[in-house]
Amino acid sequence: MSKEITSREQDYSKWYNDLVIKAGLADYSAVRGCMVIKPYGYALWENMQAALDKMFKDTGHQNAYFPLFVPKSLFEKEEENAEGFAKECAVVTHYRLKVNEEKKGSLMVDPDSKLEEELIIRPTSEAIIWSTYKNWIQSYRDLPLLINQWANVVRWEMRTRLFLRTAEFLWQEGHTAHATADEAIAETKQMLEVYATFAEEWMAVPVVKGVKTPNERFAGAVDTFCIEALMQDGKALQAGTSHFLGQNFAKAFDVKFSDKQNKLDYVWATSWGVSTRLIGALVMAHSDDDGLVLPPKLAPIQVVIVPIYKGDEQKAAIDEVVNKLVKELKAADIRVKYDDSDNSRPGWKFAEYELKGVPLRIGIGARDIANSVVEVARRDTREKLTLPLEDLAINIGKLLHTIQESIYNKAFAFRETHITPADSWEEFLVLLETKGGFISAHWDGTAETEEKIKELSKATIRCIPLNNAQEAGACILTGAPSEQRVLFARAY
RNA sequence: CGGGGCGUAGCGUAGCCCGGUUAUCGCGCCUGCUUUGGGAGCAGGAGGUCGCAAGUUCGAAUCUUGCCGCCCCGACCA
Repeated sequence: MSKEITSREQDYSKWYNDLVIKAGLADYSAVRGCMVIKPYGYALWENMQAALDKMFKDTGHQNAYFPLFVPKSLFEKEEENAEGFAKECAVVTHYRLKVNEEKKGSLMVDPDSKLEEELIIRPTSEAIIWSTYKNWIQSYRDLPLLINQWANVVRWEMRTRLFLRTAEFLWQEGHTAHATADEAIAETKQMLEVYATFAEEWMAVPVVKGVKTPNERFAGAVDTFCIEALMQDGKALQAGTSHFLGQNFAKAFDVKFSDKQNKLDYVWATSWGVSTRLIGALVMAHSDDDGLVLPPKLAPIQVVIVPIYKGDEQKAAIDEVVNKLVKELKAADIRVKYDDSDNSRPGWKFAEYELKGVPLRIGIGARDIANSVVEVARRDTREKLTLPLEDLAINIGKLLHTIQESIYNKAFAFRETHITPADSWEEFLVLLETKGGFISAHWDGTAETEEKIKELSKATIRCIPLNNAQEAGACILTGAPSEQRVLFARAY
């Protein structure tokens, strides 16, 4: 019908775009490279935010908000960071428009409003935050400083994709300051764990935790840890990063504290973030050719109830049963929608909620009421079962739990069968072309080889997994000795 | 920035090569009736600066030139 979705097999990236648009997650906007997040997509983001925010608070963090604009002089203080982002920064140079006298009805930049100093629109907030932390930190008693902010950032990407890479996106960025390196490293790893837990338990997306190579490291970081997810097309997606920043920013912004012995030292820093890109990960990890498949824990609507009736009398009888059921479900903290709109018929609604990835659908008609049952349909497996009205809320709760586990297990099984060892360059290339996924291979540890492999195969080193098994071997490309395998993949 | 594609109603499109009444069709929308267990049927109706601008012409969605925008592929990407 009008909502045909391109199949994954036919064109995976078109399938993705179709889903995002047709399921109502987002829309293209009048601004190149920017998208509108629609209510359904935003509801998904709010659910992610709520879960993450609680995890941040539970680990001792507080939220704050810092400015969108970063004066250029501050931005450039941490040199590596500044250079890393320089190519993708939007810059504000003027603060006023005026009427264009030469062309009626149009405005022009007022040349008299040139700023003394340009303002960078934050691509990330280390600079503005560390210039502030300087004033907040004097003593070890001020540490650790554990702050997170929910914000938008702008990175002027050449090529964009809905949710996966847009010029402006929403994210959270944690910025912490510590008295010791060990403590900062512990924080970095703790937040990586938080992200991994969120991805696996809430999004039902299994991830590999690892360390980035120097090449792939965040500009200005000493170490970048990441979680890497695998999409259904065999491409990897970086789903979150946590950075140990050492004393780089403290030195750049002169942030020192007195320790217990009244000795001055620079503080140790971390930063960590996840973005609306996670929505893209969610879509690509679970969905099928009929639409989204959302994990119950994040789905804006967990259960939709569709009435099937002839005439007002039947409708009234159904309403009575459903209203009671809705109350029970809500009491059990289940997000339920009763769609009794008369605009569309049941069949249309079935397809629509499947497109939107609602985990469970309850169908209820006169026949069911007579038998005190309902029809329950699972989005993930397409199974339909008949359940008694009695104790339905309890059973629905259990089913939602089952679905959450089931889609995780499915994604996990896919991931496990798509980590493939390769021991020769030929094998490496064939695997990339035919199977995709992560390829576990030896690497000689040099940036040159990493670059060369990327150039020849389009695959990058996604990470060196944490607690990686040490194993002597020979580099896949150069044959030079190697102590461990690393994970390669083509990536988003 | 290079290569490709597209721009006609809210969405998807035909017409364009070869200029000529009132711009095609489907979905959606509005009204009414019948319907409702997998994207309903019938009848009636509303909705258009044919991306923008200039040009050629008696006449331009159609031809010419310029511009704008978006999508896809590549280069780029904590």
